Amino acid sequence: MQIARHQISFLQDLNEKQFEAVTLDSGSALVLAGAGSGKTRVLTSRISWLIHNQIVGPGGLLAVTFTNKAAREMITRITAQLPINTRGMWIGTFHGLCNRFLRLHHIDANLPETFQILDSQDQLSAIKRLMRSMNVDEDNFPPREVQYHINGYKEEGLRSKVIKPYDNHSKKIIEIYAEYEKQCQKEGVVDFAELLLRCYEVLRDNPQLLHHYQERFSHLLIDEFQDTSELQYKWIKLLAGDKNQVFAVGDDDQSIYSFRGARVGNMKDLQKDFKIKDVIKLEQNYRSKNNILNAANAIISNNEDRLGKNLWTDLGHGDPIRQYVAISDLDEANFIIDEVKQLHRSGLNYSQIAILYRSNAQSRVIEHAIVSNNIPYRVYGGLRFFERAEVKHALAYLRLISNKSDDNALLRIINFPARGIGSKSLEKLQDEAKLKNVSLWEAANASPQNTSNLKKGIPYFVELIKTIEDEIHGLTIAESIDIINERSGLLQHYQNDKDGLDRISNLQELVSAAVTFADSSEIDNASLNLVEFLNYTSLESGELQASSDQDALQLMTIHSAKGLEFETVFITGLEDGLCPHEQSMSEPNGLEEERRLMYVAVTRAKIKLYLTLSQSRMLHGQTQYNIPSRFLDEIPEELVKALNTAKRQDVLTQPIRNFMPTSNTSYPWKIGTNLNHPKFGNGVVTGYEGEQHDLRIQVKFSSHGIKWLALEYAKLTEI
DNA sequence: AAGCAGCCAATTTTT
DNA sequence: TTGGCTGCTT
Repeated sequence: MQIARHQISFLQDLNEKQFEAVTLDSGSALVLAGAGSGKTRVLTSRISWLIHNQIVGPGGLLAVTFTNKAAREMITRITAQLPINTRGMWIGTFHGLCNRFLRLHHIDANLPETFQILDSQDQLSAIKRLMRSMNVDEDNFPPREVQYHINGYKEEGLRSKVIKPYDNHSKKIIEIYAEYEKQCQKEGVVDFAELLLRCYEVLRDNPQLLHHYQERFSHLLIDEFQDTSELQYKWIKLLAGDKNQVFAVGDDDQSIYSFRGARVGNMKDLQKDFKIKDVIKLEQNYRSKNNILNAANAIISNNEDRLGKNLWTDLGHGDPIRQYVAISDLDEANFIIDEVKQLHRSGLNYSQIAILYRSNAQSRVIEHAIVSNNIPYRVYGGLRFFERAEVKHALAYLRLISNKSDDNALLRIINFPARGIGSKSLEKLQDEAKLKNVSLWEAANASPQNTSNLKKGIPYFVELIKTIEDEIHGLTIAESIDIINERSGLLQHYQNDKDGLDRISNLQELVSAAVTFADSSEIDNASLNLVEFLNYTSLESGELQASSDQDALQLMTIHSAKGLEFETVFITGLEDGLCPHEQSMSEPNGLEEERRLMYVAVTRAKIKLYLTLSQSRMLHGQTQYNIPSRFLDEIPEELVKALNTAKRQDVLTQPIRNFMPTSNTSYPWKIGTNLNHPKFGNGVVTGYEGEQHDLRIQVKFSSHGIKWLALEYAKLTEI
């Protein structure tokens, strides 16, 4: 097709490969989009292209992302490119779209129109409650593990009745899964994975419905395809049928979510299943200086199983990567803050600087250093707005009123704020409900009337809910929440609480959130509107509420940094055991995934990259000695500038257990020194025992664990 | 029924 | 070290 490129604004400045992807004529495509290669731009321009050329109408395409943020971003960009109304277009997250589908077809899905969504917390408490009623031993079957398995099965598209147990343990889990399915069905709630699975099953089992949607969506576009699960891929295949076009964008090197069901293999399967001959590779990077890219390329080239690509840039080499070896985690944090202060003085905004770490526990020391230096900062991760206990409490009142079978919601609030309903009366209530096979609400409602004037007990609770229900009838959601905050006693409870101020302001913020929601809603029906709002609070974590516009230093895990970019990036804690993380080693392909994580981290940086590590750090209340991350060795030396030479701590300044130095013994290496052993490889000195000729040295090896070696015989060399 | 001391475990996370 | 949970005391 001959294209007048210059006439269409959104095609201008696309590079050759991007242009090829955007204007692809027919057939399905897999776009291998490296970090910073303009992935989102290609995806949105593709949509604009399809609509602009009338290849498909806005209603005939479906675009899926993983996060609400990505979906919003996509909609914003399309709106900027085309004069169309994006409302009503099927652009959203997997969960958001499936939710929409299930609301439309709730009868086929065998769900109440007002079904509620359980977030992971809710799901866990539902599972715990179920397991207690089944008398399952929680030591043998930790609820978290059961939850993990149930979600795992669902992500694979498996129902309890089709799973074959392989031992007694798995048999029990499948049994719990089966009961859990029943319980959710009875209570009219669905968890996140259920949204997808139920949607998939409805389509699969209703040929007419499937046909309708297959006819409708001739173009399916998928973002972050490397993160799709087995079920998500099956869903896409089902909708695609044998003639619709799939346009998938992803990067196998940035697949870092296999622990939650992501299956990189979907990329190869897509090529095969959709007969894609040529993968379009976007390899020009518009983000990072070449030194940074070269380091990233070098690191990732150590992975075996790749589709293969090599990023390049014409942005110049830039500064060398800086490496700092700290003595302690505190020293590491102080170094970072000193550098940050200097960068800020030279004109860089705090918000353009990110400090990345592998696990959340590492942020504490850094935060401490930041606070004592009075630098504004923001930590990502942790509890989101709608996940906060007080917010969930207020919402639970609303949920119970909207769906009386929601036992989860009832249990959350029946005795919060405390109104004298303890475990005894609760147990009784649950037994009664089970006996009559009714919801907890019905059981509570059937109990005798509130005779006393005491603001206590189950009858009082029932009365309270009914009063609130009456009172909010016909009111807006915001007004309703306002009344709930007051009547439930939540506000009062937190007023008496010594650090309840934040919680009270969150309850008030929830009212504002409802106002904002109402302003953007198109639905007039009040009760459906309430359901929509409750969905919104489950599907949308509430990042919007938490953001402030202050210029702040950015702290986050490497995982949460994916998709973001910063002028300057500090990757911290680059030690074996932390990054790569010790626990990942026992997972299949664990090391490769950790390496991808490192790759993601490095490619976040635009101009400056710092790599920091420490010889010792406090973790789980104990001092640990780690050796430098093996990933550091994978970066070509000429790209890196060492900012210091490692200084060793005095062996005596760090007393460790079982180690009592004596005056007549000499210790050849200080604790924390890196050594090499011909058989065990690299390790770090962690202790000594014995004296003189019986002196034994304790070494922690990266691949062989902790060993005690007789110093006289062990062939150790310092590295 | 509620509050507190003691025990245990401890990546990564969006929806 | 921290947080979450259990079980004991008040």
